[in-house]
Amino acid sequence: MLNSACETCSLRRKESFQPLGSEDLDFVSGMWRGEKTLAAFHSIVRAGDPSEGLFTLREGWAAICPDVPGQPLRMTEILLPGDRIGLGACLAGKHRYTVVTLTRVRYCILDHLFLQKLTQRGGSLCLALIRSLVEERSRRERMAILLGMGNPIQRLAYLFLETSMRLKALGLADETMCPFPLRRNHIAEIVGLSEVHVSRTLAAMRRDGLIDLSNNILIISDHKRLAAITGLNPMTYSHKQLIF
Amino acid sequence: MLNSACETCSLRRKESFQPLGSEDLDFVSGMWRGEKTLAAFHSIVRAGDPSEGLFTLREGWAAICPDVPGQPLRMTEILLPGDRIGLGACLAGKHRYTVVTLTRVRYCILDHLFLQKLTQRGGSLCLALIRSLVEERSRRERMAILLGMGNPIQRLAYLFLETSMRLKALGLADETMCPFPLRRNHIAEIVGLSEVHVSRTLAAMRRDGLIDLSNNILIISDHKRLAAITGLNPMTYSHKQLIF
DNA sequence: CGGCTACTTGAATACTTTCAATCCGCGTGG
DNA sequence: CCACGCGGATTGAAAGTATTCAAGTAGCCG
Repeated sequence: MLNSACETCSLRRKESFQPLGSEDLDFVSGMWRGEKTLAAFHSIVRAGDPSEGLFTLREGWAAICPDVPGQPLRMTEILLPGDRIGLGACLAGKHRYTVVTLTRVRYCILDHLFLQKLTQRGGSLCLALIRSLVEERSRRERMAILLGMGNPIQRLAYLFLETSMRLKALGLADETMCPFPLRRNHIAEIVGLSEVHVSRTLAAMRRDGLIDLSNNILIISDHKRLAAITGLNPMTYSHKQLIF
Repeated sequence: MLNSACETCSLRRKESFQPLGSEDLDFVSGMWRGEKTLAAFHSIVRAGDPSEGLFTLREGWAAICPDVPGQPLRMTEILLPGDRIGLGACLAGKHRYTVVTLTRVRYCILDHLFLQKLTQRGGSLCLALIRSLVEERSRRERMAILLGMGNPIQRLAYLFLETSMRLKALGLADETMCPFPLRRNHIAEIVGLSEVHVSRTLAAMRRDGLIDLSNNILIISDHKRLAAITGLNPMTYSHKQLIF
Protein backbone atom coordinates (compact mmCIF):
# COMPACT_ATOMS: atom_id res chain seq x y z
CA MET A 1 0.00 0.00 0.00
CA LEU A 2 1.07 3.51 -0.75
CA ASN A 3 1.54 4.79 2.74
CA SER A 4 3.48 2.02 4.29
CA ALA A 5 6.72 3.78 3.54
CA CYS A 6 6.05 6.41 6.17
CA GLU A 7 4.81 4.13 8.89
CA THR A 8 7.67 1.73 8.61
CA CYS A 9 10.29 4.34 7.87
CA SER A 10 13.54 3.38 9.49
CA LEU A 11 14.65 6.97 9.91
CA ARG A 12 11.55 7.82 11.83
CA ARG A 13 12.34 5.21 14.43
CA LYS A 14 15.69 6.74 15.26
CA GLU A 15 15.82 8.37 18.61
CA SER A 16 16.86 11.70 17.16
CA PHE A 17 13.50 12.15 15.51
CA GLN A 18 10.44 13.27 17.25
CA PRO A 19 7.74 10.61 17.36
CA LEU A 20 4.62 11.60 15.46
CA GLY A 21 1.12 11.18 16.77
CA SER A 22 -0.98 8.86 14.65
CA GLU A 23 -2.96 11.76 13.25
CA ASP A 24 0.19 13.54 12.19
CA LEU A 25 1.55 10.35 10.74
CA ASP A 26 -1.62 9.86 8.72
CA PHE A 27 -1.36 13.41 7.49
CA VAL A 28 2.22 12.99 6.35
CA SER A 29 1.53 9.59 4.84
CA GLY A 30 -1.32 11.07 2.89
CA MET A 31 0.98 13.59 1.28
CA TRP A 32 3.60 11.02 0.39
CA ARG A 33 4.15 10.86 -3.35
CA GLY A 34 6.87 8.28 -3.66
CA GLU A 35 10.59 7.97 -3.27
CA LYS A 36 13.61 7.94 -5.54
CA THR A 37 17.17 6.78 -5.51
CA LEU A 38 20.03 8.44 -7.33
CA ALA A 39 23.68 7.58 -7.80
CA ALA A 40 26.54 9.73 -6.53
CA PHE A 41 27.36 13.00 -8.29
CA HIS A 42 24.01 13.69 -9.86
CA SER A 43 21.64 16.57 -9.27
CA ILE A 44 18.52 16.00 -7.21
CA VAL A 45 17.26 19.42 -8.19
CA ARG A 46 18.79 22.22 -10.22
CA ALA A 47 18.64 25.95 -9.66
CA GLY A 48 15.83 27.29 -11.79
CA ASP A 49 13.80 24.08 -11.81
CA PRO A 50 10.17 24.42 -10.83
CA SER A 51 9.27 22.94 -7.47
CA GLU A 52 8.22 19.31 -7.65
CA GLY A 53 7.28 18.99 -4.01
CA LEU A 54 9.15 18.78 -0.79
CA PHE A 55 11.89 16.19 -0.61
CA THR A 56 13.34 14.54 2.45
CA LEU A 57 16.71 12.89 2.27
CA ARG A 58 16.53 9.33 3.63
CA GLU A 59 19.91 7.84 2.91
CA GLY A 60 23.21 9.15 1.70
CA TRP A 61 24.92 12.51 1.52
CA ALA A 62 24.11 15.47 -0.67
CA ALA A 63 25.20 19.09 -0.84
CA ILE A 64 23.63 22.44 -1.55
CA CYS A 65 25.23 24.46 -4.33
CA PRO A 66 23.86 27.97 -4.61
CA ASP A 67 23.67 29.15 -8.17
CA VAL A 68 26.05 32.03 -8.74
CA PRO A 69 25.69 33.09 -12.36
CA GLY A 70 28.90 32.85 -14.32
CA GLN A 71 30.64 30.83 -11.65
CA PRO A 72 31.21 27.12 -11.40
CA LEU A 73 28.96 25.40 -8.86
CA ARG A 74 30.35 25.54 -5.39
CA MET A 75 28.92 23.54 -2.55
CA THR A 76 28.29 25.35 0.68
CA GLU A 77 26.42 22.97 2.88
CA ILE A 78 26.12 19.27 3.53
CA LEU A 79 22.76 17.52 3.61
CA LEU A 80 22.34 14.36 5.66
CA PRO A 81 19.45 11.97 6.15
CA GLY A 82 16.44 13.75 7.58
CA ASP A 83 17.28 17.05 5.90
CA ARG A 84 14.69 18.66 3.69
CA ILE A 85 15.22 19.75 0.11
CA GLY A 86 13.11 22.29 -1.67
CA LEU A 87 11.31 24.10 1.11
CA GLY A 88 12.27 27.43 -0.37
CA ALA A 89 11.19 26.27 -3.80
CA CYS A 90 7.78 25.29 -2.43
CA LEU A 91 7.32 28.91 -1.47
CA ALA A 92 9.06 30.64 -4.34
CA GLY A 93 7.95 28.27 -7.08
CA LYS A 94 11.42 27.46 -8.31
CA HIS A 95 14.66 26.24 -6.84
CA ARG A 96 17.37 28.70 -6.08
CA TYR A 97 19.93 26.02 -5.37
CA THR A 98 21.24 23.00 -7.10
CA VAL A 99 21.45 19.96 -4.85
CA VAL A 100 23.99 17.35 -5.84
CA THR A 101 24.46 13.89 -4.42
CA LEU A 102 27.78 13.02 -2.86
CA THR A 103 26.92 9.35 -2.46
CA ARG A 104 24.10 7.18 -3.62
CA VAL A 105 20.99 8.65 -2.04
CA ARG A 106 17.38 7.83 -1.45
CA TYR A 107 14.79 10.50 -0.85
CA CYS A 108 11.06 10.79 -0.31
CA ILE A 109 8.75 13.16 -2.07
CA LEU A 110 5.86 14.97 -0.44
CA ASP A 111 3.12 16.73 -2.34
CA HIS A 112 3.97 20.28 -3.29
CA LEU A 113 0.95 21.45 -1.33
CA PHE A 114 2.31 19.86 1.81
CA LEU A 115 3.52 23.12 3.27
CA GLN A 116 0.22 24.91 2.69
CA LYS A 117 -1.75 22.07 4.24
CA LEU A 118 0.66 21.80 7.12
CA THR A 119 0.35 25.44 8.03
CA GLN A 120 -3.41 25.45 7.58
CA ARG A 121 -3.49 22.57 9.99
CA GLY A 122 -1.13 24.08 12.51
CA GLY A 123 -0.19 22.02 15.55
CA SER A 124 2.98 20.43 16.75
CA LEU A 125 4.28 19.46 13.33
CA CYS A 126 4.16 23.08 12.38
CA LEU A 127 6.06 24.11 15.48
CA ALA A 128 8.56 21.38 14.83
CA LEU A 129 9.19 22.70 11.35
CA ILE A 130 9.80 26.16 12.71
CA ARG A 131 12.12 24.77 15.33
CA SER A 132 13.99 22.94 12.68
CA LEU A 133 14.33 26.03 10.51
CA VAL A 134 15.63 28.04 13.42
CA GLU A 135 18.12 25.28 14.08
CA GLU A 136 19.28 25.32 10.49
CA ARG A 137 19.67 29.06 10.54
CA SER A 138 21.75 28.72 13.65
CA ARG A 139 23.97 26.17 12.00
CA ARG A 140 24.42 28.44 9.04
CA GLU A 141 25.31 31.26 11.38
CA ARG A 142 28.00 29.19 13.02
CA MET A 143 29.60 28.29 9.75
CA ALA A 144 29.46 31.95 8.75
CA ILE A 145 31.29 32.89 11.93
CA LEU A 146 34.03 30.42 11.17
CA LEU A 147 34.27 31.51 7.56
CA GLY A 148 34.54 35.08 8.69
CA MET A 149 37.03 34.82 11.46
CA GLY A 150 38.41 31.33 11.71
CA ASN A 151 41.78 30.16 10.54
CA PRO A 152 41.92 27.08 8.33
CA ILE A 153 42.27 24.70 11.26
CA GLN A 154 39.26 26.17 13.02
CA ARG A 155 37.17 26.00 9.90
CA LEU A 156 37.97 22.39 9.30
CA ALA A 157 37.64 21.51 12.96
CA TYR A 158 34.17 22.96 12.99
CA LEU A 159 33.12 21.23 9.81
CA PHE A 160 34.22 17.87 11.17
CA LEU A 161 32.78 18.37 14.59
CA GLU A 162 29.48 19.61 13.30
CA THR A 163 29.15 16.86 10.75
CA SER A 164 30.16 14.08 13.09
CA MET A 165 27.63 15.25 15.67
CA ARG A 166 24.88 15.34 13.12
CA LEU A 167 25.80 11.84 12.07
CA LYS A 168 25.97 10.65 15.62
CA ALA A 169 22.47 11.93 16.25
CA LEU A 170 21.40 9.79 13.32
CA GLY A 171 23.19 6.75 14.64
CA LEU A 172 25.55 6.88 11.68
CA ALA A 173 28.73 7.55 13.62
CA ASP A 174 30.26 6.73 16.93
CA GLU A 175 32.41 8.84 19.19
CA THR A 176 35.62 8.64 17.19
CA MET A 177 34.78 7.67 13.68
CA CYS A 178 32.40 8.55 10.91
CA PRO A 179 32.05 8.25 7.17
CA PHE A 180 33.15 11.34 5.30
CA PRO A 181 32.76 10.93 1.57
CA LEU A 182 33.81 14.44 0.55
CA ARG A 183 36.85 14.99 -1.60
CA ARG A 184 39.43 17.62 -0.84
CA ASN A 185 37.97 19.99 -3.40
CA HIS A 186 34.50 19.67 -1.87
CA ILE A 187 35.85 20.44 1.55
CA ALA A 188 37.70 23.38 0.10
CA GLU A 189 34.50 24.81 -1.34
CA ILE A 190 32.67 24.49 1.93
CA VAL A 191 35.30 26.04 4.15
CA GLY A 192 36.33 28.66 1.64
CA LEU A 193 39.94 27.65 1.10
CA SER A 194 41.89 26.36 -1.85
CA GLU A 195 42.07 22.63 -2.30
CA VAL A 196 45.81 22.71 -1.86
CA HIS A 197 45.57 24.53 1.41
CA VAL A 198 42.95 22.13 2.70
CA SER A 199 45.34 19.35 1.94
CA ARG A 200 48.15 21.02 3.83
CA THR A 201 45.97 21.85 6.78
CA LEU A 202 44.61 18.33 7.01
CA ALA A 203 48.14 17.05 7.00
CA ALA A 204 49.01 19.42 9.83
CA MET A 205 45.99 18.34 11.83
CA ARG A 206 46.90 14.72 11.34
CA ARG A 207 50.50 15.33 12.46
CA ASP A 208 49.09 17.18 15.43
CA GLY A 209 47.02 14.17 16.42
CA LEU A 210 43.69 15.89 15.98
CA ILE A 211 42.00 14.02 13.19
CA ASP A 212 42.73 11.71 10.34
CA LEU A 213 40.76 11.80 7.15
CA SER A 214 41.54 9.11 4.64
CA ASN A 215 39.65 6.60 2.56
CA ASN A 216 36.46 8.53 3.16
CA ILE A 217 36.67 7.82 6.86
CA LEU A 218 37.10 10.57 9.38
CA ILE A 219 38.75 9.62 12.65
CA ILE A 220 38.50 12.15 15.41
CA SER A 221 41.48 11.39 17.57
CA ASP A 222 41.07 14.17 20.07
CA HIS A 223 37.47 15.21 20.31
CA LYS A 224 37.95 17.54 23.24
CA ARG A 225 40.79 19.45 21.72
CA LEU A 226 38.97 19.69 18.41
CA ALA A 227 36.01 21.27 20.18
CA ALA A 228 38.29 23.66 22.01
CA ILE A 229 39.87 24.74 18.75
CA THR A 230 36.63 25.70 17.07
CA GLY A 231 35.84 28.07 19.89
CA LEU A 232 32.15 27.37 19.45
CA ASN A 233 30.43 25.22 22.00
CA PRO A 234 29.67 22.01 20.24
CA MET A 235 26.13 22.26 19.01
CA THR A 236 23.76 20.19 21.03
CA TYR A 237 21.44 18.18 18.92
CA SER A 238 19.52 17.26 22.01
CA HIS A 239 16.06 18.24 20.91
CA LYS A 240 14.13 15.98 18.65
CA GLN A 241 14.43 16.74 15.01
CA LEU A 242 11.49 16.81 12.74
CA ILE A 243 10.94 14.33 10.03
CA PHE A 244 8.26 14.47 7.39
CA MET B 1 -5.78 51.11 25.19
CA LEU B 2 -3.23 48.39 25.20
CA ASN B 3 -3.63 47.12 21.70
CA SER B 4 -3.65 50.31 19.77
CA ALA B 5 0.09 50.03 19.15
CA CYS B 6 -0.44 47.16 16.75
CA GLU B 7 -3.36 48.54 14.86
CA THR B 8 -1.77 51.89 14.25
CA CYS B 9 1.71 50.56 13.78
CA SER B 10 3.47 52.60 11.15
CA LEU B 11 5.66 49.73 10.09
CA ARG B 12 2.68 47.58 9.37
CA ARG B 13 1.36 50.06 6.88
CA LYS B 14 4.48 49.93 4.76
CA GLU B 15 4.01 48.24 1.48
CA SER B 16 6.71 45.69 2.16
CA PHE B 17 4.64 44.09 4.89
CA GLN B 18 1.85 41.72 4.30
CA PRO B 19 -1.48 43.08 5.41
CA LEU B 20 -3.04 41.12 8.23
CA GLY B 21 -6.66 40.05 8.33
CA SER B 22 -8.55 41.50 11.24
CA GLU B 23 -8.57 38.17 13.04
CA ASP B 24 -4.82 37.86 12.73
CA LEU B 25 -4.38 41.43 13.83
CA ASP B 26 -6.50 40.80 16.91
CA PHE B 27 -4.46 37.73 17.67
CA VAL B 28 -1.18 39.60 17.44
CA SER B 29 -2.52 42.57 19.37
CA GLY B 30 -3.65 40.25 22.10
CA MET B 31 -0.15 38.95 22.55
CA TRP B 32 1.41 42.40 22.61
CA ARG B 33 3.17 43.06 25.90
CA GLY B 34 4.58 46.51 25.40
CA GLU B 35 7.47 48.22 23.69
CA LYS B 36 10.83 49.61 24.70
CA THR B 37 13.38 52.06 23.47
CA LEU B 38 17.09 51.78 23.97
CA ALA B 39 20.03 54.04 23.13
CA ALA B 40 22.81 53.08 20.75
CA PHE B 41 25.43 50.55 21.80
CA HIS B 42 23.45 48.72 24.43
CA SER B 43 22.35 45.12 24.54
CA ILE B 44 18.74 44.25 23.80
CA VAL B 45 19.37 40.69 24.91
CA ARG B 46 22.49 38.89 26.01
CA ALA B 47 23.61 35.36 25.26
CA GLY B 48 22.54 33.20 28.16
CA ASP B 49 19.58 35.36 29.18
CA PRO B 50 16.29 33.55 29.55
CA SER B 51 13.72 34.28 26.89
CA GLU B 52 11.49 37.22 27.73
CA GLY B 53 9.22 36.88 24.74
CA LEU B 54 9.54 37.54 21.08
CA PHE B 55 10.79 40.98 20.10
CA THR B 56 10.25 42.84 16.86
CA LEU B 57 12.51 45.68 15.94
CA ARG B 58 10.47 48.76 15.01
CA GLU B 59 13.00 51.52 14.56
CA GLY B 60 16.73 51.68 14.37
CA TRP B 61 19.56 49.29 13.65
CA ALA B 62 20.85 46.42 15.73
CA ALA B 63 23.24 43.54 15.21
CA ILE B 64 23.48 39.91 16.18
CA CYS B 65 26.64 38.91 18.01
CA PRO B 66 26.95 35.17 18.50
CA ASP B 67 28.56 34.29 21.77
CA VAL B 68 31.90 32.62 21.19
CA PRO B 69 33.36 31.79 24.60
CA GLY B 70 36.70 33.40 25.24
CA GLN B 71 36.40 35.73 22.29
CA PRO B 72 35.33 39.35 22.13
CA LEU B 73 31.83 39.84 20.76
CA ARG B 74 31.77 40.00 17.02
CA MET B 75 28.74 41.04 15.06
CA THR B 76 27.73 38.89 12.18
CA GLU B 77 24.40 40.18 11.02
CA ILE B 78 22.47 43.42 10.82
CA LEU B 79 18.92 43.70 12.11
CA LEU B 80 16.59 46.27 10.61
CA PRO B 81 13.03 47.31 11.41
CA GLY B 82 10.67 44.38 11.05
CA ASP B 83 13.27 41.81 12.04
CA ARG B 84 12.53 39.48 14.91
CA ILE B 85 14.72 38.96 17.94
CA GLY B 86 14.57 35.94 20.16
CA LEU B 87 12.76 33.37 18.10
CA GLY B 88 15.40 30.81 18.87
CA ALA B 89 15.29 31.70 22.53
CA CYS B 90 11.53 31.16 22.58
CA LEU B 91 12.20 27.59 21.57
CA ALA B 92 15.40 26.89 23.47
CA GLY B 93 14.55 28.85 26.60
CA LYS B 94 17.60 31.05 26.54
CA HIS B 95 19.33 33.33 24.09
CA ARG B 96 22.32 32.07 22.20
CA TYR B 97 23.16 35.48 20.81
CA THR B 98 23.72 38.89 22.16
CA VAL B 99 21.89 41.58 20.23
CA VAL B 100 23.39 45.05 20.43
CA THR B 101 21.90 48.29 19.22
CA LEU B 102 23.79 50.28 16.61
CA THR B 103 21.50 53.28 16.84
CA ARG B 104 18.69 54.27 19.14
CA VAL B 105 16.05 51.58 18.68
CA ARG B 106 12.47 50.87 19.53
CA TYR B 107 11.10 47.37 19.71
CA CYS B 108 7.87 45.59 20.55
CA ILE B 109 7.48 42.65 22.85
CA LEU B 110 5.16 39.74 22.25
CA ASP B 111 4.23 37.19 24.87
CA HIS B 112 6.66 34.33 25.15
CA LEU B 113 3.85 31.93 24.37
CA PHE B 114 3.23 33.68 21.07
CA LEU B 115 4.98 31.05 19.03
CA GLN B 116 3.10 28.17 20.63
CA LYS B 117 -0.22 29.88 20.13
CA LEU B 118 0.64 30.86 16.61
CA THR B 119 1.46 27.33 15.60
CA GLN B 120 -1.55 25.88 17.38
CA ARG B 121 -3.61 28.31 15.40
CA GLY B 122 -1.96 27.66 12.08
CA GLY B 123 -3.08 29.68 9.10
CA SER B 124 -1.45 32.28 6.94
CA LEU B 125 0.52 33.94 9.72
CA CYS B 126 2.18 30.63 10.35
CA LEU B 127 3.03 30.20 6.69
CA ALA B 128 4.32 33.74 6.60
CA LEU B 129 6.64 33.03 9.49
CA ILE B 130 8.01 29.98 7.74
CA ARG B 131 8.45 31.96 4.56
CA SER B 132 10.30 34.58 6.48
CA LEU B 133 12.58 32.05 8.13
CA VAL B 134 13.40 30.49 4.80
CA GLU B 135 14.17 33.95 3.49
CA GLU B 136 16.50 34.65 6.39
CA ARG B 137 18.26 31.38 5.90
CA SER B 138 18.74 32.24 2.29
CA ARG B 139 20.23 35.58 3.21
CA ARG B 140 22.58 33.91 5.61
CA GLU B 141 23.57 31.49 2.90
CA ARG B 142 24.43 34.31 0.55
CA MET B 143 26.64 36.00 3.07
CA ALA B 144 28.31 32.69 3.76
CA ILE B 145 29.05 32.27 0.06
CA LEU B 146 30.68 35.68 -0.04
CA LEU B 147 32.63 35.05 3.13
CA GLY B 148 33.84 31.79 1.71
CA MET B 149 34.82 32.78 -1.77
CA GLY B 150 34.51 36.50 -2.24
CA ASN B 151 37.35 38.98 -2.33
CA PRO B 152 37.07 42.05 -0.10
CA ILE B 153 35.34 44.14 -2.73
CA GLN B 154 32.74 41.47 -3.38
CA ARG B 155 32.06 41.06 0.32
CA LEU B 156 31.54 44.75 0.84
CA ALA B 157 29.58 45.12 -2.36
CA TYR B 158 27.20 42.44 -1.21
CA LEU B 159 26.81 43.86 2.26
CA PHE B 160 25.94 47.27 0.86
CA LEU B 161 23.65 45.98 -1.83
CA GLU B 162 21.82 43.65 0.49
CA THR B 163 21.41 46.24 3.20
CA SER B 164 20.33 49.00 0.88
CA MET B 165 17.69 46.75 -0.67
CA ARG B 166 16.35 45.79 2.71
CA LEU B 167 16.16 49.45 3.61
CA LYS B 168 14.52 50.32 0.34
CA ALA B 169 11.84 47.73 0.96
CA LEU B 170 11.18 49.51 4.23
CA GLY B 171 11.01 52.90 2.59
CA LEU B 172 14.14 53.94 4.45
CA ALA B 173 16.36 54.42 1.44
CA ASP B 174 16.12 55.50 -2.13
CA GLU B 175 17.91 54.25 -5.19
CA THR B 176 21.27 55.84 -4.51
CA MET B 177 21.49 56.67 -0.86
CA CYS B 178 20.86 55.13 2.51
CA PRO B 179 21.84 55.57 6.13
CA PHE B 180 24.65 53.30 7.22
CA PRO B 181 25.55 53.80 10.85
CA LEU B 182 28.19 51.08 11.11
CA ARG B 183 31.76 51.94 11.94
CA ARG B 184 34.68 50.45 10.06
CA ASN B 185 35.30 47.93 12.78
CA HIS B 186 31.68 46.75 12.68
CA ILE B 187 31.86 46.31 8.96
CA ALA B 188 35.12 44.44 9.40
CA GLU B 189 33.50 42.00 11.79
CA ILE B 190 30.62 41.30 9.47
CA VAL B 191 32.63 40.75 6.32
CA GLY B 192 35.47 38.94 8.06
CA LEU B 193 38.30 41.32 7.29
CA SER B 194 40.53 43.51 9.39
CA GLU B 195 39.40 47.04 10.03
CA VAL B 196 42.40 48.40 8.22
CA HIS B 197 41.70 46.37 5.16
CA VAL B 198 38.09 47.44 5.11
CA SER B 199 39.30 50.98 5.15
CA ARG B 200 41.61 50.41 2.23
CA THR B 201 39.00 48.55 0.25
CA LEU B 202 36.39 51.22 0.82
CA ALA B 203 38.88 53.80 -0.38
CA ALA B 204 39.49 51.73 -3.50
CA MET B 205 35.77 51.40 -4.15
CA ARG B 206 35.33 55.11 -3.75
CA ARG B 207 38.17 55.87 -6.15
CA ASP B 208 36.62 53.40 -8.52
CA GLY B 209 33.32 55.28 -8.45
CA LEU B 210 31.35 52.42 -6.95
CA ILE B 211 30.25 53.69 -3.58
CA ASP B 212 30.99 56.32 -1.04
CA LEU B 213 30.56 55.71 2.65
CA SER B 214 31.09 58.67 4.90
CA ASN B 215 29.29 60.40 7.72
CA ASN B 216 27.14 57.33 8.19
CA ILE B 217 25.67 57.78 4.74
CA LEU B 218 26.16 55.23 2.02
CA ILE B 219 25.98 56.50 -1.53
CA ILE B 220 25.74 53.85 -4.19
CA SER B 221 27.15 55.56 -7.23
CA ASP B 222 26.98 52.65 -9.62
CA HIS B 223 24.24 50.27 -8.60
CA LYS B 224 24.47 48.08 -11.67
CA ARG B 225 28.18 47.57 -11.46
CA LEU B 226 27.96 46.90 -7.75
CA ALA B 227 25.43 44.15 -8.40
CA ALA B 228 27.61 42.70 -11.14
CA ILE B 229 30.58 42.58 -8.79
CA THR B 230 28.86 40.56 -6.11
CA GLY B 231 28.08 37.85 -8.61
CA LEU B 232 24.84 37.08 -6.80
CA ASN B 233 21.63 38.18 -8.36
CA PRO B 234 20.40 40.97 -6.20
CA MET B 235 17.95 39.44 -3.78
CA THR B 236 14.39 40.27 -4.60
CA TYR B 237 12.44 41.39 -1.62
CA SER B 238 9.35 41.28 -3.71
CA HIS B 239 7.18 39.09 -1.55
CA LYS B 240 5.50 40.57 1.43
CA GLN B 241 7.38 40.27 4.64
CA LEU B 242 5.75 39.21 7.81
CA ILE B 243 5.35 41.48 10.73
CA PHE B 244 4.09 40.52 14.14
C1' DC C 1 51.72 -1.92 -17.25
C1' DG C 2 49.56 2.61 -18.59
C1' DG C 3 46.42 5.99 -17.69
C1' DC C 4 43.39 8.05 -14.70
C1' DT C 5 42.05 10.54 -10.59
C1' DA C 6 42.84 12.15 -6.12
C1' DC C 7 46.10 13.77 -3.23
C1' DT C 8 50.52 15.83 -1.67
C1' DT C 9 54.49 18.86 -1.77
C1' DG C 10 57.61 22.85 -3.12
C1' DA C 11 58.52 27.40 -4.59
C1' DA C 12 57.04 31.81 -6.24
C1' DT C 13 53.55 35.08 -6.07
C1' DA C 14 49.76 37.60 -4.26
C1' DC C 15 47.09 38.98 -0.67
C1' DT C 16 45.89 40.33 4.37
C1' DT C 17 47.01 41.47 8.69
C1' DT C 18 49.57 43.80 12.02
C1' DC C 19 51.86 47.51 14.01
C1' DA C 20 52.76 52.13 14.14
C1' DA C 21 52.26 56.70 12.76
C1' DT C 22 49.36 60.29 11.16
C1' DC C 23 45.18 62.69 10.02
C1' DC C 24 40.67 64.55 10.68
C1' DG C 25 36.46 66.30 12.84
C1' DC C 26 34.45 67.55 16.89
C1' DG C 27 33.43 68.83 21.49
C1' DT C 28 35.41 70.76 25.74
C1' DG C 29 37.55 73.80 28.63
C1' DG C 30 40.85 77.45 29.19
C1' DC D 1 38.37 81.91 20.03
C1' DC D 2 41.71 78.60 20.05
C1' DA D 3 44.35 74.65 21.82
C1' DC D 4 43.82 70.21 23.32
C1' DG D 5 42.36 65.59 23.53
C1' DC D 6 39.72 62.00 21.85
C1' DG D 7 37.86 58.43 18.78
C1' DG D 8 37.43 57.07 14.29
C1' DA D 9 39.63 56.75 9.90
C1' DT D 10 43.57 56.44 6.89
C1' DT D 11 48.20 55.29 5.25
C1' DG D 12 52.94 52.98 5.01
C1' DA D 13 55.98 49.32 5.76
C1' DA D 14 56.95 44.72 7.52
C1' DA D 15 55.46 40.28 8.67
C1' DG D 16 52.47 36.58 8.07
C1' DT D 17 49.22 33.71 5.49
C1' DA D 18 46.91 31.73 1.43
C1' DT D 19 46.84 30.88 -3.47
C1' DT D 20 48.69 29.46 -7.65
C1' DC D 21 51.34 26.85 -10.64
C1' DA D 22 53.86 23.00 -11.43
C1' DA D 23 55.81 18.70 -10.36
C1' DG D 24 55.53 14.45 -8.20
C1' DT D 25 53.24 10.46 -5.61
C1' DA D 26 49.78 6.85 -4.56
C1' DG D 27 46.08 3.96 -5.51
C1' DC D 28 42.86 1.99 -8.67
C1' DC D 29 40.93 -0.08 -12.76
C1' DG D 30 41.18 -1.60 -17.31
